[in-house]
Amino acid sequence: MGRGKIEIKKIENATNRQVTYSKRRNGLFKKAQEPTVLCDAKVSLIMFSSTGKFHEFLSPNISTKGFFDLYQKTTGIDLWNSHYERMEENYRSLKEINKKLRREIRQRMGGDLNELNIKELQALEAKMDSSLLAIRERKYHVIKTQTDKHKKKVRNLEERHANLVMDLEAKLDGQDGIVETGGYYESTMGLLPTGASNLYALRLYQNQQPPLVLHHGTNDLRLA
Amino acid sequence: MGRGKIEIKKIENATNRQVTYSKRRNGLFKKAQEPTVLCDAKVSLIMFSSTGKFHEFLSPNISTKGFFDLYQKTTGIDLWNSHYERMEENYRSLKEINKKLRREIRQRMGGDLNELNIKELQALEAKMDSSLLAIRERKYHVIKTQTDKHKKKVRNLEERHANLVMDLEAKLDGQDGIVETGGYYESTMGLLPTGASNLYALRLYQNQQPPLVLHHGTNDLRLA
DNA sequence: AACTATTTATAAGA
DNA sequence: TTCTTATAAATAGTT
Repeated sequence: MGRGKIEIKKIENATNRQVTYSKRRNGLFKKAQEPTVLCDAKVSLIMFSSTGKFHEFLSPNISTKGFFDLYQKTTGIDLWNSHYERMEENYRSLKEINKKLRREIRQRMGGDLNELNIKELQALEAKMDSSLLAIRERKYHVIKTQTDKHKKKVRNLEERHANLVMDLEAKLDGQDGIVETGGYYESTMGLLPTGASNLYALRLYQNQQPPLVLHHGTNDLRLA
Repeated sequence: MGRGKIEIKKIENATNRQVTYSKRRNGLFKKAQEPTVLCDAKVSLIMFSSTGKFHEFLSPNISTKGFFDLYQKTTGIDLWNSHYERMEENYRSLKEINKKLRREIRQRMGGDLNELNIKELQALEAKMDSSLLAIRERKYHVIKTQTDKHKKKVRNLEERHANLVMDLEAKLDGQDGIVETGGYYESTMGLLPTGASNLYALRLYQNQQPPLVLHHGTNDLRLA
């Protein structure tokens, strides 16, 4: 319908194609609208151009959502319901599991016990007992590991102190009178097991880590 | 476009309306298909007649679902996504909570302890300890309640036995020689604390419940 | 965007 | 429904 007949195949000239799209779109929309009046029909027409531009015609008095609900109801074709329903199913089962987990925790915390009979209570008690044992063992293991690690650190520290003290004493022997802190140095002697002063301990660990506070005679290390 | 020009308003004659609908539908579908070839466009055309009959045209190489995903992406119009996404969000968070609950249970069961430091282990131990206490208390309570209940039952039973025995003895005194089981009756005397025989106990509880087996000297009732 | 020759769609009738 | 056909409507190529 035009000056010449055209073959129905892709129009290669892009401008031409765009013009034809625009003209035909208008014609199509007009032709889509007319049956809604003439024949009381419901029509949904959606178009995307090759450049991605979107145009839509929809019968009056119906929403796109309503139209698609109708579509699904009529065709039985399922656009997303199966996915949606599977998800809802998963959600429900997850919720159920969650409820059970919470209940188990509550019972393990000593709540909700009224529902249990003696056998169940005894079983729970036994489980808790063995769990507690495992936790205690793990706790002692961790404490032991930490303590050993710190003991080693302390030994290393003490060694370095001892070396420093020896170096210092050697220097003091050679250059008498130069060191002014001698008095303080002497007054703090003996507070640490090796006899090294806190002053040097502090200097040694400045900008590294706070000095350790040791409680001799126990393995208990107070950790920050 | 026909033998005569028509006004665009509802066709009152139903047959006529149906015919027009059918003709125009064909024309519309043809016109909807052409741009998909000529202009490389994507087209979705869905029609419902006034009688609810459904017809659809969809561009080749795209599904209805794909078309609507494109529709929503392009328009930003949300047919069901907000509901869907909210659900997905809930689902994810529930899954996360579930994971944490499982982890807590595992730890309370004595597993997954490597991730915990001493403080956490000590806290867990304390919690478990107090929980265990609660469970034990509950267990003892249940046992006590059960035992008391059964003790009461037993007392009642014994009382009824005693009355029966008294009745029987009264009858035996009055009608000597009628009762044939006398020997057996006497031979089992003394096995129950009241002196009532097992025979009577069994008869009394037939079709009601199995007789109780008592372990004197302990509160431990073996429950089925 | 408008024009218009021509094709295409379709209303009415069969 | 489908076919026919006169006629209305759409539009291809042009301006």
